Amino acid sequence: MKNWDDLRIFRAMAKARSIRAAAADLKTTHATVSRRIRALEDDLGSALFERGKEGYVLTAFGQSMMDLTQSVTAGVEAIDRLAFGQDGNLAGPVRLSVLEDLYHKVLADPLDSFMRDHPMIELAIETTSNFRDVHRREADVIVRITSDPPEQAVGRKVADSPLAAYCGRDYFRNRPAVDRWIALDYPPAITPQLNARSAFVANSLTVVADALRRGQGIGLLPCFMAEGDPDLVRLPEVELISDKEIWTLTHVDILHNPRVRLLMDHLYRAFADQRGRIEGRAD
Amino acid sequence: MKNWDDLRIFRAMAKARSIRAAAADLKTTHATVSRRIRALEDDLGSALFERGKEGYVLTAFGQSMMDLTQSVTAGVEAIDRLAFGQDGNLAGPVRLSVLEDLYHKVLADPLDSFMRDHPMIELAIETTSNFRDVHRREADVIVRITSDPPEQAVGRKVADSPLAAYCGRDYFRNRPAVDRWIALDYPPAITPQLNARSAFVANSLTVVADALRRGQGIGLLPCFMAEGDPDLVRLPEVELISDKEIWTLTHVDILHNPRVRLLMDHLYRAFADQRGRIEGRAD
DNA sequence: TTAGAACTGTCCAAAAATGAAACGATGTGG
DNA sequence: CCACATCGTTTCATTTTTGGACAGTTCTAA
Repeated sequence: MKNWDDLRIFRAMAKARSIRAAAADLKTTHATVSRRIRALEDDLGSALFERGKEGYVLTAFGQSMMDLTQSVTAGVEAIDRLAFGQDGNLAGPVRLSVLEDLYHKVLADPLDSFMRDHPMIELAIETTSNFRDVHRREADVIVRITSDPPEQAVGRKVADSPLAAYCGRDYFRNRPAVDRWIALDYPPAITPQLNARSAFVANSLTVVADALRRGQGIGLLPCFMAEGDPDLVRLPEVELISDKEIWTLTHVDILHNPRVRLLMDHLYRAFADQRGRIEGRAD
Repeated sequence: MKNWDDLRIFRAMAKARSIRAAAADLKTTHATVSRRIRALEDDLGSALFERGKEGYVLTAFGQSMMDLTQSVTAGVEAIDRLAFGQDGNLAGPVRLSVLEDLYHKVLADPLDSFMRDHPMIELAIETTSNFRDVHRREADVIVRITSDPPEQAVGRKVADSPLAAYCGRDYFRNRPAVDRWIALDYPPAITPQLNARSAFVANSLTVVADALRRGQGIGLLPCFMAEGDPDLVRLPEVELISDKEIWTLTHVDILHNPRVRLLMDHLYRAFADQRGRIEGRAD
């Protein structure tokens, strides 16, 4: 193979299934991707993609190629982790992936102070609704809300994240005989035994919380979302519902990077400080 | 990692331990290698080599890197084999690796006719004294003289390669009471029971054969080297000595490439035709 | 049917990588 | 001690690659 770097382009292309999308992934232009793919096909002597009207689709050969690039990619990722873990510098980048809502409710202030304490660290916060994979080095540190214990990663469980039932303050004062139920479409969908009829469903914690604050009805939220919110009242007759756990994770290869270390420790403290509220125990 | 291709340069560099030697391997210039290595180190953030007076030596980090590049290299090699095996074209390249002496004595004529029969195949013959590894795709087809059965490769044993004792014609006519012994420094060093004293040692079959032809003494040679040579006489009192085997090998991934197929078949026929001579059985 | 969006391929100027040569440092043999 | 060879780095002109713009196509929705 003339140029190993073409495998990087090939993989992006096979995943994105379009030249433009792959180019965006690779932070380059579609012209370049088009040329590199063509060059790779010339080099290998066979077509990797079928140029149909459906866009680019892997040929059988391309599919086999894709399988074989797995070990290449795994190797490169291991190298990236090694290099990052080897980096003993305090100055430099570190990337954190965290759920948007958890960032706003729990981590915004601690991370603000983290950046003040360590101005030479370039913290990149990526808030997502999905979860990133620490193994692929898409992020260095991940705060994950999960029900499964983590597989490949290292780190700690920093809190439980139980659910409780909440409603707006005004709603609580004039509570109807039959409650309006704001359902959180959240796996697994949990419904406590209440005298209520469903009013609406949302898959976003923010949307549910907002509806509750507006007095739309009652609904479940993770405690970290609602505890301490002046506009929300917890229904005393509903017990805490055990749900997921919050883990702070990284990869063993980069655990000794001082920036990762510092960030992990800071996150541990931040969660320890707020654990009562997150777990719905203290006020 | 910004550019996966730098791993290719890194590996060549780590093996060659000198910028110029790596550049020769990579068929580029030392200036480029120097720059690419520096770029890779910048990208990874750590030094890969120690620039001592001894030349370039891997740092501990570089050593770890080298280990991790194994899976990358294995993947790329598998891809190369896949692409080559996939190639159904009759026109194109195929590379054969064969021991220099075996080429001259056994394969020169058959390969000449092979190229005449298939002018669209670009046959690259690489004669070496060492052995190439078919697994690494340094060659597509290998004719190997070995005592171990092959591990990863596929192919056939095409002949035994026993040793016999020879001398020059003139020497045979006026044979001294105590023979002069031309030793072949060939693992394992074999010495038959003869009334002889050692005259000289060479590690090259060609040199031993030449010495024998000049009447320097008697010595062992593989039959393929000596049988049919008008200037050499086989000593009738010395039995054939079983030694190594001759195998024609390729990799399973590229076995179905038509050029490989054709070449393999041609080699099988060539060895079948000359098997008697090679094994010292017929005249 | 047409307007518009999304896509790929191609052209050309700009940017980046490369090879050749010059340079300085180091080691070697006479 | 000097002449000479070897090696890695740097410089500069050249080649190659890239990014942006334009053109042509297909698909969708009005």
